[in-house]
Amino acid sequence: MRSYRQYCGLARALDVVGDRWTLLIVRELLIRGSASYSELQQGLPGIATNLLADRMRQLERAGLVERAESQAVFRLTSRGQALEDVVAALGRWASPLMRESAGKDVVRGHWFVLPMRLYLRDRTPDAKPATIQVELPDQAIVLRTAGDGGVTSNVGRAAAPDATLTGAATGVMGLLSGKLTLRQARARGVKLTGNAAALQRLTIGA
Amino acid sequence: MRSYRQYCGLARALDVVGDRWTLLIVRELLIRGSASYSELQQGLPGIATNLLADRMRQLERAGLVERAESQAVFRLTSRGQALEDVVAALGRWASPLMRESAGKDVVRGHWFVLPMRLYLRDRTPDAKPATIQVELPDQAIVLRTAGDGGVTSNVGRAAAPDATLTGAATGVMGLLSGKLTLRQARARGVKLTGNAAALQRLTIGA
DNA sequence: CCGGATCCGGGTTGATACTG
DNA sequence: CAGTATCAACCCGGATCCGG
Repeated sequence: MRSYRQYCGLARALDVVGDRWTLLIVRELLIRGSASYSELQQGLPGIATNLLADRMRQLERAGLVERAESQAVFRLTSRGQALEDVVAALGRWASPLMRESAGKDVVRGHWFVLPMRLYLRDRTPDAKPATIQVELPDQAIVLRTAGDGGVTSNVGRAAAPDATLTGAATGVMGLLSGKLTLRQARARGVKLTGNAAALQRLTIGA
Repeated sequence: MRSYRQYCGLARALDVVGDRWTLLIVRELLIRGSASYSELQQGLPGIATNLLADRMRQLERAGLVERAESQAVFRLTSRGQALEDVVAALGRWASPLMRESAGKDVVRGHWFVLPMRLYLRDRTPDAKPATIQVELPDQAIVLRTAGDGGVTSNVGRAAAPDATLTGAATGVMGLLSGKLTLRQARARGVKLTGNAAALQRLTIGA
């Protein structure tokens, strides 16, 4: 993108991350930690391959992204990770927009990792840490109580989760957010195995 | 802009505010409260007139901007004002980028209103409220202690300020942020009249 | 002068085909 | 798998024009 050429923080930030697709690429790396070119493409339905290549070059030059040891794998630098606050602010602002259902929009299970990170809280941080495995149709996610009242959220599978939640994203998210009871969630095809108490520790926070 | 068509909060937020110029228009309205078409043009050097008209229509349709009684004046709706958190997050992230000086970038005094709002704190919130008039070369700004430890910042002039600070943006900002002493700021052309104690209440906060 | 609308050249994006 | 090459369509910036 052309620079705005304004001595203003917002304008300079947008000079770096204001291009189409750029913040969505950052989202993918925030979710996954690191990702290969084709993993990025998978998580960014609709992006043209030349644009992805372009953007990765720009992000690398800007110092937000670097290549991991395995060269063909990208990851955020600390400067890039600092964008999590920006992505979180946009995500919070967007939450009213998510009440309108997916409609024809593409859905990818791993996109729910960031909202979970942002909104889930642990009611009993002093209790023994708990791990919950979430199995969405196309993605496995691990939730872990962090000990400080927060909950970490990442793609992947845990060795011995305290509980496992299986189902479609809307049902699982409804249950986790407290908008659905376990009974209602089950009616929407959500299955819970393991220790239900681990689930009840979780709540929606600021 | 074309929609990303992704059921993801970030993507839906960017569908609304991800267009070029859109967030800078929001910045202008956050700073000024309300503004006419030509005031917006003045605060957005480089924007093409057709783009500004386009963007204002989009923002109005999206419910972020409305016209004031005087029809020809725009202002943010509450939904639009809620973007202040997003703009603040981007501004914080950009602060390392502002260490590189303006160079050939355009500077407008009123752009400093938002950083002041974001960073300035009142050391003695229980003392009697204080008002400081800032006179930048092209813009007058009023700082007022808010009573809760914060400081409000707006364009305009106060009736009877406790102190007045006159000079170039860099010098004034350096003094307010504590990076320059009064002595150093004076050497850079900053002039202080009135009660210097009002100034010493201010400090840089989180 | 204000608040735009219109037109045009150039740059960016998106879709697809292709390559080491 | 990880991109490059190509090309049409679209968007942006700048200039000009116009009605109140």
